Amino acid sequence: MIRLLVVDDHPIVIDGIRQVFQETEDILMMGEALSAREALAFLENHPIDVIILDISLPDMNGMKLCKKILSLFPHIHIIGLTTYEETSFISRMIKNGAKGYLFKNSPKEELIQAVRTVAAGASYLTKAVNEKLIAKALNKRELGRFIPKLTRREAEVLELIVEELTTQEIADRLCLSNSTIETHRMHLTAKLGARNTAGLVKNAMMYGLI
Amino acid sequence: MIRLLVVDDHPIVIDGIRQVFQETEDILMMGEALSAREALAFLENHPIDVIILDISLPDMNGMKLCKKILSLFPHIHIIGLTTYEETSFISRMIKNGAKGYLFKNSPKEELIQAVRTVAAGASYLTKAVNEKLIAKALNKRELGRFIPKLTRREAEVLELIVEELTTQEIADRLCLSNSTIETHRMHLTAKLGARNTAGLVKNAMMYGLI
DNA sequence: AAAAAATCGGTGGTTTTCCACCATATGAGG
DNA sequence: CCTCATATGGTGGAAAACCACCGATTTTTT
Repeated sequence: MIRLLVVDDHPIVIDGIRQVFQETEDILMMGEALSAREALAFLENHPIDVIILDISLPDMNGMKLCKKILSLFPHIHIIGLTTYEETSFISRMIKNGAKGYLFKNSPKEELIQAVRTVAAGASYLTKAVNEKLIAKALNKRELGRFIPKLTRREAEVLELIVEELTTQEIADRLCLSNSTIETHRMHLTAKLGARNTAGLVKNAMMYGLI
Repeated sequence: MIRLLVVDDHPIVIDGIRQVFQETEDILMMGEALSAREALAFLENHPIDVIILDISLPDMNGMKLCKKILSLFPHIHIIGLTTYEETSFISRMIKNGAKGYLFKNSPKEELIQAVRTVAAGASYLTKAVNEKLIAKALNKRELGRFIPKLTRREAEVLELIVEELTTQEIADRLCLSNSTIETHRMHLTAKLGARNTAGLVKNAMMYGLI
């Protein structure tokens, strides 16, 4: 018997999922939570095997909550859940220990199979997620949004920026002038749609460029 | 009907896998290949849905072959296969487009489930692989293994830094002086073991603080 | 072959970050 | 009561980042 908890701030989503698991005999939806606080409170008092966890919650983002839950209850298996648009967080969610990933418009068969797979300790990534991740790895189109294509030099400079080198240090390392690195920097911030170094690094990591 | 090809230079492994799929009705093992060359030749003449691919082959390594096959036959789903020890290649294999990963000593139920899952376009990583990857991810924390504890204000400032606000803008937003934000900034860079804003953002994201 | 992008480089200046070295106040805990 | 961490604030200066506005090759794309 797999004991399931659903965490999502949209009651409609929760209802839909409950509907799905009323038909299954091996999976029992034990409860629901509309916020991170609620979820943590529930887990204090109820043993749970699998959690379906929305990425956007009112009080804490899904990544953080995922990490927190796993630090408190390491045996729990977490499946991330998002709408089709919020894909940039998937890899981070997985990094934080999520074992599965689904979109809110996934067919119910997928939901069931994902819960079963994850409960067995394996991981389950839905087809659409796979495609997104591959697109990312290939530095190609991410449906709706582009992953900026960097040139060799730009990628090189970016890597050194992330390694905390200053413009001057990068110039020395690559035997180029200060101005050249500055130019590349400008192009990078522009391509990644950032305002400054903070955004540059953030977006680079979100795009999986690091 | 799922058409399967097994690529492995050990005939014993191939025989074992054939045994497993003689019992399944929805999966048909169409052929076998003992080398990369053989595999590519086979694929020229036979339509295949799923490949179980050993990582170590005499003429080409599994990673390369995986990439090559996917470039020629993008619709094929590939499951990596290794002995328990060769785990270091898993992430690269996945990066190269493998959808699943199994160990040679996996129980036959896993084999079957993996093929079915992968054929549906989803990805399947066996429990042991998951554990290895997580262990790896945790080992990559070279910057000290404890997550620095931030104060409320620090966390707040950090979030705004990551949102690309400048010190001045943060001060305005929080109705504090410039100097105060600077102090918090210094504390943050120190706590996160960074040299500058780039490192601050990077480490914050690595620690999952964002 | 022409156009576009990438690579390299520069001047000159403004803004932001980084840092040292502080000071005050408050609240929690030994 | 005293210490420690937190939060707040300051001065002043050096270093780095940001930006505009350039020009000149080379490479890639069309």
